Amino acid sequence: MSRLSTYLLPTLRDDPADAEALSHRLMVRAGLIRQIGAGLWTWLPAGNRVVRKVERIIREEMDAIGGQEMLMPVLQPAELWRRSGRYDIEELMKLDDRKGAPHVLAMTHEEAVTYHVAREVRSYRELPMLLYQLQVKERDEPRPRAGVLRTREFTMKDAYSFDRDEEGLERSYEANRRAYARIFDRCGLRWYECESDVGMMGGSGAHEYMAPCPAGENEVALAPGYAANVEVAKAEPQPVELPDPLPEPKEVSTPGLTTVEEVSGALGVPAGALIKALPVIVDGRGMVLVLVRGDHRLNEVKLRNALGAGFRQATPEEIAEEIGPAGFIGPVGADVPIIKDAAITGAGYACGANKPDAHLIGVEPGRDFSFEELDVRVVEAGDRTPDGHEITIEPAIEVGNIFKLGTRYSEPFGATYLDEEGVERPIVMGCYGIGPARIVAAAVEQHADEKGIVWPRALAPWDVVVVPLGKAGDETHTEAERLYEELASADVEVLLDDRAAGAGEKLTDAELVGCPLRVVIGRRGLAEGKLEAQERRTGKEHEIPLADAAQAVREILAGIE
RNA sequence: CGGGCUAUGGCGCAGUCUGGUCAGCGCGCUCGGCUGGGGGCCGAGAGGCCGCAGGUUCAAAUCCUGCUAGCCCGACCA
Repeated sequence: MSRLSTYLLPTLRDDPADAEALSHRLMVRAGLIRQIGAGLWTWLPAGNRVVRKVERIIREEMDAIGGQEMLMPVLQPAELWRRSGRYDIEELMKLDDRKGAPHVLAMTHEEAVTYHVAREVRSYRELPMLLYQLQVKERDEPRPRAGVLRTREFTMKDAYSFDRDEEGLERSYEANRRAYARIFDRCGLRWYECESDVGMMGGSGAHEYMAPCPAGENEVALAPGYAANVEVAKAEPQPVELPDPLPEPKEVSTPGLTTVEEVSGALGVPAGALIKALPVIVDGRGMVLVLVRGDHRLNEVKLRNALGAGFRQATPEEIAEEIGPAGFIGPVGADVPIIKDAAITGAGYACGANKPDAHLIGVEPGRDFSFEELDVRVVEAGDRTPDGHEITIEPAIEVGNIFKLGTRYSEPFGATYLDEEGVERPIVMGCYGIGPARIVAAAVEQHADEKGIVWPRALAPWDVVVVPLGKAGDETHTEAERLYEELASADVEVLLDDRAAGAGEKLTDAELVGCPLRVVIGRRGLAEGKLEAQERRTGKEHEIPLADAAQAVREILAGIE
């Protein structure tokens, strides 16, 4: 029963002072969520209804591809995480029980699920298998932010596939991709499946599901037929006009000019005609000089993946010792390995001369220095895909990800099976995550207008809000009560605003909360035997007969997505 | 973890620089009445160890020290 007079739906007239992101502001104002600590949020009843709708869609689609729902504990013995080598992750919440035994609060459930499968599954006949759960995850985030977008505790749908071999994994992976497409479509999101970084965990492939919206923390490079996280995006660079080449590099005086802007300005060349030299210290390998075009930025994820090792920026002291004065570093004459970004092509570049207050012009890679060529730059808006489409870059929320784990967990946990020949083999795994809270936030961001939330029908806390405008006990309330009962008994999800509040307050709240259809019952309409229904998204108004109101409402709803 | 900001009734804020007539405003809430199609009006109320702990002072929301919590930017994000 959803009667607003006694329902915990605390709407706010003003934005909360500490909220910036649109979804954060609206979800708090519409009474969906409240904060209890940094990155710790309570779903109030209306918000909980929305989350449950998302979860239901997820369950239906996971079940449809053969997923088996289970539930694993959040509190786990540290031993499991020691075995996988993940115990030392900083974000992992650690605690001891009363006996002093170390435990963790799980941030995902690879360890737990693999532990079980290792003990219970023995034969190729039992595979493939897809297990999933909707369970809380705990992460000691360094910086929770934007309401429900990045929290320390959140529910995740995490699924794990178990296959005999890579081919099987491929099939499982594809099945999950199809399920994800249906899930995000049904939730009414605008979304992209992106190539993503496989991260330090290795693995043979990964996709992220990105919902573009202003509050997004990730950046996605988009073009017709192309979508990739900028962390891994590749593209054709925009051309740059290089000065005429010289037969050999020539030193020019650039006193005190250390930035790309200063040097390109002084030389009268575009920033892209400079070579930016970035000295880094690679784990176990010492200093390497990385070169990118002056108008480009180094992509640290790409570089790390290309190196197969971590790295850090060199300190000015290290740079001075190995190459020259920071601010005037260049590849010519530098006695360290050089990695040149693939966007540096042609000749006539300017770069640091490795001595104070001097740069070189007319530099030509290959002729003037040797290098290893890699793609290590950040793709920029305006770059093009290989088939010539211009790339745009949009912020996006990561609402899901899928990942080919391989045997990363099955090996340490001894999750093996016997194949047809009786040979013991490691099970090949994949994992598949979705954050329902992020779906909700993304839906709010993507569909809101200046009046408030505009829910996609599939996520709306209620389909209809019935709003009597008169005072309690008058005919607008009796008619509203009657319609409410009729709709409820016809399984329409309906909210009745039976509060003793003014018309303005009720109408404003209805818009803020954003149910797809609002039915207003006022004396004016009742006099003519009519009610007014208005669609939230389009603002389209319907006059409906009082006599047949419930049926009319259901017909209008049928046309709303 | 670096940088910035904030903490005063349920919410949004003023007051802090310049210590004392400083416990204030708007909204909300309670009671009574009016109004009843866009947060309306009148009247009467309730509600606060001014984030916490020390210190300075005759006197601290206000000055000093320490701490805690939250927000934003960055780093990080298996």
